[in-house]
Amino acid sequence: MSMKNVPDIVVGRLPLYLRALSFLGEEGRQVTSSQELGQKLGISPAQIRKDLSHFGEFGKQGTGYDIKYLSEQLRRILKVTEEREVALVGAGDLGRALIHYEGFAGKGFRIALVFDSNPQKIGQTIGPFEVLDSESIETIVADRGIEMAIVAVPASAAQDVVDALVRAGVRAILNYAPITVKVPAGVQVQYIDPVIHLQKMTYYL
Amino acid sequence: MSMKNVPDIVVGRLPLYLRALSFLGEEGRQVTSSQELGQKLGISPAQIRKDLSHFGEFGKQGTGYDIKYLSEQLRRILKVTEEREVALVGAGDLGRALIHYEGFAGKGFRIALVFDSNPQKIGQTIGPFEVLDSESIETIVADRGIEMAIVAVPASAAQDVVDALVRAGVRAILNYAPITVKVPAGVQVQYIDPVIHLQKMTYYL
DNA sequence: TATAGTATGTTTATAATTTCACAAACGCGA
DNA sequence: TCGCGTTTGTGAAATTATAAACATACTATA
Repeated sequence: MSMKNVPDIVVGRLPLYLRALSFLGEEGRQVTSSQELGQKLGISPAQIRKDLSHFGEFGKQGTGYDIKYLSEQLRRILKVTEEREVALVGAGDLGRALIHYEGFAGKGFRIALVFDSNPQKIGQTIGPFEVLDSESIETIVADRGIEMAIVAVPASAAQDVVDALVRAGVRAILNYAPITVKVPAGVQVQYIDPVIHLQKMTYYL
Repeated sequence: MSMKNVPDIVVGRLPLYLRALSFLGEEGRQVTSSQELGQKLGISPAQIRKDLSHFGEFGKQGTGYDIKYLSEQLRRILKVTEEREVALVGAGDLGRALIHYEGFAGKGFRIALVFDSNPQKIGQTIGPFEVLDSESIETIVADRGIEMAIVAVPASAAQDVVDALVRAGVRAILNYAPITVKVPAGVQVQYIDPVIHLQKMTYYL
């Protein structure tokens, strides 16, 4: 239960555990086991136990894990106990879909600001948001102390947007643009590109 | 250059290499090196060379890689030389965004059919598509011989949709629903869930 | 209270992945 | 043509990740 130097790959699985636990909890279940979780996720029970052991002891021998308790602990470890404000850049089709997406609720995130650079979109209202000028990212995001952002702009604009976000103090970026962006050390980037995922699969067809 | 038993993790990086090469090509570049590619992708040059070595010899010592040639080879290896028809299930906000997304063009994929189960949406026209009844997935997808699908429906409907797709002969599924689905051996699933990606990052904040 | 059945947390072993290091080969300029 | 700087492809070494195995602890039941 070191809590220090936990491998990235382990941290990366914790959200999956949390998601599976949420489902079990919604089904009214109280207790589960590494075996059941593993089966649901396609991960070996031993691996789940080992992953969790990096952070402490959460189960009870002979019984398993209390779903509510383990969920709380994972939320604490992942620091998603409170909802964080996230800035969204890009009010195109994807941006709109993200604005209307209900899956963020209760998972630790809430879109708080929406930016776009298209003069036709600036000032428009989308859902509960007024679209702000991307030029103001640096000031507004910094003022609000927002440290996470979602980038949903074309690849050609992504690096500039990321640069502005970084200057605004953002330290974690989810990038939907199909391009690897440069960020200074200490800023994290995750990528979502459907083409990459699809191409990974065609190899096996 | 075995071509057999290439690790999954290696196959998973090939699309990234291809994407980076495409950008370089669009910039008018003719030649690159494992070092340059690695720098752009945040991957070590040695790893890139080793990954490629599973499939053959594509570079020239002292020079590097011909961008056009290596791109062609990667497309061949990944089997994305022709455009494949992809069925999209779910005509909500996300489905609409995917329909209008221009990033599939030239990358090996083309959305060919759109399904939804909402009677209000069935028959509607979205872009070039008439929305078809999800009930007909099994027959229509099978008839067209489509073997890839994108699932963009709520979590509660995802497993049923996946089951129908599998019965229709689909062997590769990109799942946007935030739930791990069960599929028979031989059917691949890739997941895209922004919450998972965001939660991976908050740990480090 | 004793016993059988479970499931954890951890240690040990196995497997996979990444990095290193270097010979071989190419291009270019003198 | 020779030599220098460069870059590949690859086997060996180092690192990291996964799986197996097991002692311990808990529940339930008789």
